Amino acid sequence: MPISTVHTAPARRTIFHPKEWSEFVPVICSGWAVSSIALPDGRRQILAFLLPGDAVSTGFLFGPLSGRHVEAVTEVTYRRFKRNDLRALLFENSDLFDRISKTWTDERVQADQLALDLGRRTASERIARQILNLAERLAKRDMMSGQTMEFPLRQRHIADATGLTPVHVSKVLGEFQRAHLIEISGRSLTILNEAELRMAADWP
Amino acid sequence: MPISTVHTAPARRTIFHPKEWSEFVPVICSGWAVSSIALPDGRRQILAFLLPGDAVSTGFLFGPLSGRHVEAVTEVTYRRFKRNDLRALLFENSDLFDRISKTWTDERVQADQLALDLGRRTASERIARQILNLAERLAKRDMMSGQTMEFPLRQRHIADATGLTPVHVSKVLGEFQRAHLIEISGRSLTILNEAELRMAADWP
DNA sequence: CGGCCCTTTGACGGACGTCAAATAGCGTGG
DNA sequence: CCACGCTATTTGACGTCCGTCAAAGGGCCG
Repeated sequence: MPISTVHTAPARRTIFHPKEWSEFVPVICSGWAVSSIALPDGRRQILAFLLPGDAVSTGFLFGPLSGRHVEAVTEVTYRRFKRNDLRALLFENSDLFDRISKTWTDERVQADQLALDLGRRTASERIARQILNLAERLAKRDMMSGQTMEFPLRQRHIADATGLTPVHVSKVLGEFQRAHLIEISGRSLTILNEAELRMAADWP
Repeated sequence: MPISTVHTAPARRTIFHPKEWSEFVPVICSGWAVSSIALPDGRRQILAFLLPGDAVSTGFLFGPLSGRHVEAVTEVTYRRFKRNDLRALLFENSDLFDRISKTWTDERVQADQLALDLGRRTASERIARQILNLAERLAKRDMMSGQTMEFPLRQRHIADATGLTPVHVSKVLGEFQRAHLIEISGRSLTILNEAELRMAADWP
């Protein structure tokens, strides 16, 4: 049964259009993508960075979740699962149902934390948290070499994820580097002083 | 089968503790409540105002969603449904399942909008949107008399919902009133100029 | 009546945004 | 391989939105 097809998108290509009514739910296989929502005047909020293995949102299982934009950051390969196929699987297989509902509550917790970050945290905290968050997620996927990660994000991405401007992101990242918390060179980022970075992030 | 019990909480009382691991999911019957998440240092973000008929979150169906605080604004009556009873109902009744999954995607859209508001909108936009949003939800419940609604929220609530300070909320509400967009008196709020208020809110 | 919380107001400060210019990367094509 | 042009990053000066602090009412309940 062909329940999925594989696609490739180059960097910066749109994978899923905000107005698209699709019966497919996309899942990232390789590369980095970004899920966002935008206003007519151009203001944009990134809701999540998508890494290999991530689905856009479990919400996609039940409806098209219009308004969301999904875009490749690096070259990306992804699969498109038919919504109805997945729903059928869900009802046949109660183990799978449990895994999905777990993902669902995790996603809700993430959304709550995002609101808390955007509403109540300072610029430095938000940026430091994004870095630590990505490091943690990459580590789970065996995509960290020591404290170093591939870091394909433009500062514009970080700005849109944290509700800041690219200029201010540049200033904060500059401070972090001058304080030897992190080092960014080329397209990779190294955490030099994890303890201090966690302090800056007000991390648990 | 006793699947729910009714409780009453006076204003300001906690209905659901952030550390509580509960097998119950609360649903508001009357009054206003607030669902929030907080940092150790006291910063707080309100995630939703709960009106009669609202459950705290569909996420509660599948796990305890730790970290959330639910608190009465006015005197509140609510029911506590057993999680397992609800889950059982869900599997027996596929119509109910569809309704719940609809609620889930709605909730996801709300969460996305909250992030967009907090990350990318100005103070005035955020406050105007909260007012319009509440008016719309109250209208669906037949709880508006014309353009006037009961408005039990303290400015502290609005501040925590919009990521602002109570002082700044007071200033913006003052401007709105001097511009005759709204009028607040006692515990009720009237929308005087809906068109202008929608403009201020950058509303669709 | 008295205390407590809420709201309002004003002066001031700071975090972050805007604007602009200089520099550095990076992909493309000659 | 170099030249070119675009986009990203950095930096500084300056502006503004919103926060902080403080004081003065106002409303509500014991």
